[in-house]
Amino acid sequence: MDITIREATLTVGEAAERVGLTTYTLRWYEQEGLVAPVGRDSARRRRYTERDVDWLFLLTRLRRTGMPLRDMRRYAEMARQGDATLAARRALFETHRARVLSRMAELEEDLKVLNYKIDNYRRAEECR
Amino acid sequence: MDITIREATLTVGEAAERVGLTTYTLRWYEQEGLVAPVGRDSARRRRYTERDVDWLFLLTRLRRTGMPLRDMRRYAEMARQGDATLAARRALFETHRARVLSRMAELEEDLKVLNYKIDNYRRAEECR
DNA sequence: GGTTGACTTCGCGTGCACTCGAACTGGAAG
DNA sequence: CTTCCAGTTCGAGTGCACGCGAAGTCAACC
Repeated sequence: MDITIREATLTVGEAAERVGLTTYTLRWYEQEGLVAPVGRDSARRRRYTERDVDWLFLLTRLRRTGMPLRDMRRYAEMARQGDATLAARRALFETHRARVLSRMAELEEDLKVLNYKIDNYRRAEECR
Repeated sequence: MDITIREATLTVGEAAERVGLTTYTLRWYEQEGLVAPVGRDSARRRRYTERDVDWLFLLTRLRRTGMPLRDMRRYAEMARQGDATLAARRALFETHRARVLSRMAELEEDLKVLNYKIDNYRRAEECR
């Protein structure tokens, strides 16, 4: 068995590639407190662990669901405070989930409008 | 039967209220070419017809589904050109619908992440 | 006939989320 | 040792979609 514990650390560029953000954004997220200060190597270059990448991935999902950076920062702060904030973090996610669900409902409605318009155009094209 | 053809025209304020946009936005949309120049009354004040309101409503749906104003402008231009652009307009809607559908699929995925996190928090809260 | 209030145009300001340029540094390859 | 590249900090710039204040106009009401 060769279970190496060696933390495969990544550079900004590699981490950015992995999570689909730019290096600019990664540094900026850190500066904005969305990410805890990332470890550095001997040359003060950032080295991202798998845990860092997982965290960043979560951030991209929150972002994609429309969570403002302001809320992501609050969440990050809570996460840094440990288990005492578990309930609060869950509440934040539940609130956010509700928003996502109503967003999805909106999209369903909007989709109906699109379908209706497409049908209309199709008919109008036929009757020319 | 009392089918009145009288066009119930609305002021900016009323139209804004109806479609859920501000008066600022309504004027700005017009300036940006998203809306054909709106009719005016004797005092040069805008008067919105039901057709104008319907159009604005459609714009809000396109907007809400994430269509950039740039595309909405292109669409508005085509609409002003009449039947010759019917097919192009349909194509535009079909492309957009595809985007909306994949956006919805994304949200479904993101929802899974949220649910997973909420479950985890719930478990962590129990095992304290 | 004065006040009120919603309208007009114009252009500058705001918030958000990046995005980039400049000037520099440090390790690795040839 | 030079070249090269990916990294560093800092602050300024960008794109989008509005939001708003100022100064003026106009119809309606008291």
